[in-house]
This record gives sequence, structure tokens and C-alpha cells, in this order.
Amino acid sequence: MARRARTLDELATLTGVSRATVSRVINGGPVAPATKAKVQEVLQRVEYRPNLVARSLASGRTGVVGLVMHSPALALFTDPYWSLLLAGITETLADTATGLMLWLSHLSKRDTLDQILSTHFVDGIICTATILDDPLVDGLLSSDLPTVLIGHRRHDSTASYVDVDNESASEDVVAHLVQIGRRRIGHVTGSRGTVSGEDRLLGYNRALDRAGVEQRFVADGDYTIESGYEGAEQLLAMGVDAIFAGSDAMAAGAYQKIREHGLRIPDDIAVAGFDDVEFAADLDPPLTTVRQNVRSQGEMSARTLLRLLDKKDGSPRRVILPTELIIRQSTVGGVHLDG
Amino acid sequence: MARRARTLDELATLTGVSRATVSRVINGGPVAPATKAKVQEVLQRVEYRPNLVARSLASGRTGVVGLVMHSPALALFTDPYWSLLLAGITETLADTATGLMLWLSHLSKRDTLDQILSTHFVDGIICTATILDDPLVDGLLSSDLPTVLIGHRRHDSTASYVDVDNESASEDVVAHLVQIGRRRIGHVTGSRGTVSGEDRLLGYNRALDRAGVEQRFVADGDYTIESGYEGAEQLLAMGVDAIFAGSDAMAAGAYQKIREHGLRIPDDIAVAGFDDVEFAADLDPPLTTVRQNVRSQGEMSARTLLRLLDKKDGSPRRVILPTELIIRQSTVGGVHLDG
DNA sequence: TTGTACGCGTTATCAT
DNA sequence: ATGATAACGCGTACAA
Repeated sequence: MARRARTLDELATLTGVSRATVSRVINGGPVAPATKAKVQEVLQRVEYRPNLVARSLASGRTGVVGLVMHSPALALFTDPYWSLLLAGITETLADTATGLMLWLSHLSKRDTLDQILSTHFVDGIICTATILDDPLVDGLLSSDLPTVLIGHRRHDSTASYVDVDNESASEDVVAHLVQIGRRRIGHVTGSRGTVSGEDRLLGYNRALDRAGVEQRFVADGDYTIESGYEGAEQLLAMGVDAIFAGSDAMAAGAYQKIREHGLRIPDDIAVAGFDDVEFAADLDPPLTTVRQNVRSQGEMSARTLLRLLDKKDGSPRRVILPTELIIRQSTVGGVHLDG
Repeated sequence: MARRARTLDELATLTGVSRATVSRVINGGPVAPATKAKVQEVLQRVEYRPNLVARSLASGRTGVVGLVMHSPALALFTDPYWSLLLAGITETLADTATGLMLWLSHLSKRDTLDQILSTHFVDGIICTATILDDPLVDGLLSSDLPTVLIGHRRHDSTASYVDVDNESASEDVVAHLVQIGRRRIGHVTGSRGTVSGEDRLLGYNRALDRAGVEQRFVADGDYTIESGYEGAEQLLAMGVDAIFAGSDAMAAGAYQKIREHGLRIPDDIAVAGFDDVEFAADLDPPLTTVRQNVRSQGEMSARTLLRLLDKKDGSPRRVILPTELIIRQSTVGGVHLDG
């Protein structure tokens, strides 16, 4: 076994050419075929591994991107949303041998921002943006670090993001409830102040506006099963005949409350959710909901950032991923839609 | 607002001292109180952020550690084991402002190893080691990169690891089954070839050895609910009066099969699991199992690596975390233990 | 106490 | 096509 060469200089003396030439062989510069072959032969033998830190210092690029997932720590490790996102991102990055640095929500936003901006370890950042006004997001956008947001459509002309159209999707759900004859439609909101929560509420209102329905029944939730349970309580007291929950988890909570009241789904109360998580189809009755492909949101965010880094035009890129209304028995009972 | 200074040199000219002195102020070298104050005053104003890449190249350390989680991608984002581990690790690292680079299982082990070893971006590695013979683990251990293994007790004198004593814990479970009068005790193993699977099987055998019980009933599983269901089928055919499943998920599968056979738990068949996942206490009847604190395994692995990096003595550190036998109704029925 | 100067391992810009 | 050589930004002996 040949001793492993650690630096370009060692390789240079080993091959008898200059360090610059070895570098060219590795990075694909103009080299004579003969010397190229000679150097490559040595390269095979000595298991040379370029020092990426040195390379970064010289080239200004690291081949590593950062991922910021700032959310209540508990949700981060409970809600499949985050792991699906991570799955999509890491998978895409692996294709291009791009490394990933992770910032979770253990630090304050201020500290996280500081760390990211001083760490010149990353070429760009993917940042989940769940709340409306986020100093971390603002800080990233006003820095010169290429950034892609997930879940937040910014009106800033400089921002790149990947998102789903929560508002339109919610509008579709509520329009569906109207179409099946419901008029007293309640909404358990997602967490107020979050982008998705507010947008879904907007969609609810817009659908009713368009349908000419005036009465609104709104209870604030926070995406948890419990808040769905409690929100349903409030809405039932108002005499609703349908509940659009801002998440499937809250819909599950509503199911429980509705059942406790001795009411039937959908005969007495139609129920719809949002997310199409795994258990949505297993509920009794199966839940009408909105499918959003979280994993592909992760993929797209990574792809978007890579493109941003690749071409040097800093023009922002915006991606709105499609959603799909999944109609199940919680709104249409046993009725055959196409019958 | 003052323009932000980007380098030590800029700070030097800004303050009128040399770059070295500025560096000393930042890193705590010997500096005269007067100049120190002067420099710090400027430091406040200009939002200087040290370039960690350059610092790394000069100092040889990066302040970043790597985490390798190589497992079937599906399990990675389904099984709470991984997210709990990640939670413990990231939380601990955040305390010391240590960064985290993540390698998931999207690349082959060979490629992953190559990436890690050439990336001089990390000072050390935390690596989950689930299977017995893992080229990735071997590669890391034979490199000069400080490495902490999770879930794998290596006999190599150089290896550091954090693990639970699967063998003893399993022995305790089976001893408990013996103690409540069972003699035909079956075991649905975890995935063969994995450290935990093999160790838990060893514990099963050791307990029966000690109890003088000769008959063994073993069905191979793979930690999934389905394999527990099928393993129970085999064991029931052998006429067991107790089933020790290598995981709670498999125990849940066994419950289902036992119920299909019209048998009662624990009256006809006592059942025990391993992990004490969330749903274990909610099963009917609640499941006797082994609690292992996965989150603290994550914490300890991070702490161990940090210590390894801190003190320069390369002496390996081994941590075996305690487990706890949680006795519930799936083995003892309604009997009061202390009654 | 402070400043000078070298080194870390690359990439990139010059000449040659 | 190739080889010096200057950055890249910082730490740190060493000298002053």
C-alpha cells in the first residue's frame, strides 16, 4: 500500500509536476494527455482527499448548504411534516454530492442567525418559514447569502421560495362544502400568525364570499388534536352543519367531539381537513382533505437553491406546488360521486 | 450605521492596531486593558463575523461535528427512534455552539465514507451503528477522525460508543416471564444481523439458561408490526405460553395474532416488548416492556464526542445507558404487584 | 504588551 | 501546457 498523500504538494513531488498541474488534473483544467495520465495514476494509488476547507477558502464556495428548521422542538420531532421535508431535501442534495448543515430550533432566532452568517461554511440556505413576521427570515433575506424559503410567499422582490397555495386550496375545500349543500360552515383555524393558518382562513372567507354566504363561524386552533376538539365544541354551539379544520389532526379532534355530541358524520356535520396525513384515510369515516406533497416541497426547495447557486443570476425563483382535493366520506357519505 | 467590517485586516486599520492584536482580543490572548477596550468598542459597531472557514484552515478545527444516520430511508422518517436521537444530539450541540453536518442514507456507504473523510469540515463524527459488520463504521474507526458510535459495543480498543445493554435488559424481561410462572417462552427476534437484534436474542437465551429452562422457541422478525404478527403465528403453533417480542411494534403485531386465535393476554399468552414507545402504554392490555431513553442516548453521544475533542487524550470512552423494565398488564394481568 | 511574518491547502492569475 | 506566485482570512510562534 502506498502511503496516503494528504496535500497537493505531496502529490506534486510524487509525480514530478507542479502543484498547479495536479490541481488542474483534479479540477479539469488544460493538461497534456501524457502528464494527465501520469498524475491520475498516482491519484488512484494514494487515496488523495482534497481538503474542502482549504478549497473553500480559496474558491469561496463550500459545496454545503444549510437547512434551518425553526419550530417548536416538540412539533419538530412529532409532526411528519418536518421529516418528510428533510427526506426530500437530503435526497436531492445527495444527488449532487452537496453537504447539509442543520440548524434546529435549540437556539434563539437571533443566535441562529448569527451562527449562520458567521459560518462561511454554507453556500446557501433553505429556511422553513412558518410564521408571518420572522426576524430570522428577514435577517437571511437581507444578508447576501442565497436563501430559499419554504412555506412563505414573500412579496419582497428578492425572495425565492417554495410553497403551496394554501388559500386556493382552502377555497376549494369550502366551495366543495357549499356545493354539497352546506351553508353554516365553520372553520377551526390553524395557528394564528402562521402563514398557513392565515392563508387557509383567507381561503375560507373567499370561498364564502364567492358563494354569497354571509355567516362565518370561526374558532381559533393551533394544529393540535386538542385544539380541534375544543374548536369543534365552539362551532357546534353555533349550530354549524360543516366544519373545515385547518389540519387533519384538528379534524380528528373534531371527530371526537362530534361523536360525543351523538352527531353523525357527514349526515349531521360534514368534516374536512388539510394535509392528507397518513391516518386521514383510516379515520371513520375517511376524511375529505387537501393533499400536499411535503416531500416534493423538500425536493423542490433543494433544487431551487442549487439552481440559484449554479447560475450566477440572482434572480429570485418562486415555486408554487399544486395541491389536490381528496373527497372522501366525511363530506359525501356513501353517495357515489359519478353515479 | 457603520459599514460592516468583514476581515481582521479591516478591523486592524479601523482600530489602529495590528491584526494580531485584534485576533487576541477576540480569542482571549494577552492584551492591554486600554487597547482591549478600544478594539471591543469597534467590534460592537461593525458587526464583525469571523470567517470560520479561514479559522479552520489556520487552527485545524472547525467547530462542526458530523452525524451519520445510515438506515433504510423509510425507517429513518417513520421510526421515532431516529428523531429522538437527533433531538438529543442537536440540543446538546447547541449548548456549545457546535455545528452539525448530516449524512443520511442516500449515498452508498462507500460514497458516504469518502465524502466524510475528504470533507475536512468536521472535527468528529457521531455514527449510528445498527448492523454488526459495517464497512462505514470500520472505515471511520480506522481513520483518524474522532468517532463515537451509537448502538454498537465494539471490542476494538480504540472505539468510543454509547449504547444500552440490550442483552441484560432482555435477560430481565425473560427472567420476569419465568418468575410469573411461564416456561414455554417464545421470542420474536429483531432483525438478524443487527446489534440490537442479536443482543436481545442472547439475553433471551441467557435468561433461560440461568433459569434452567431448556426449551427455546424462536421466530425471526425484523422489527415491523407485520413480522410480529407472523412471528406470533409460528410461536403459537409451537404452543408457547409467553412471547417476548424484540420490539414494541412486533409486540403489537403479536397482540393482533393472539386475538385472532381467540386467546387472552396475559391469561393464555403473556406478552412483553422492548423500547417503551409511546403507544405501549395505550395498548390493550398495556404492554410490559423495556424503557430505553433514546433522547438521552443522543445527548450522551454528543457529550462524549465533545469531550473527546476537548481533551486531547484520545482514550476511548464507553457509555452504557441504563434501561428500565416496565411491568404492565400484558404479563401480570390485574394482579397488584405490591398487594 | 504588541507587531511581524509565516503557515494552513487550495484556487486562480500571471508569466513562461 | 506548465510552473511560479499571489490571494483567501485567520492563528500563532517569534521577535521586538
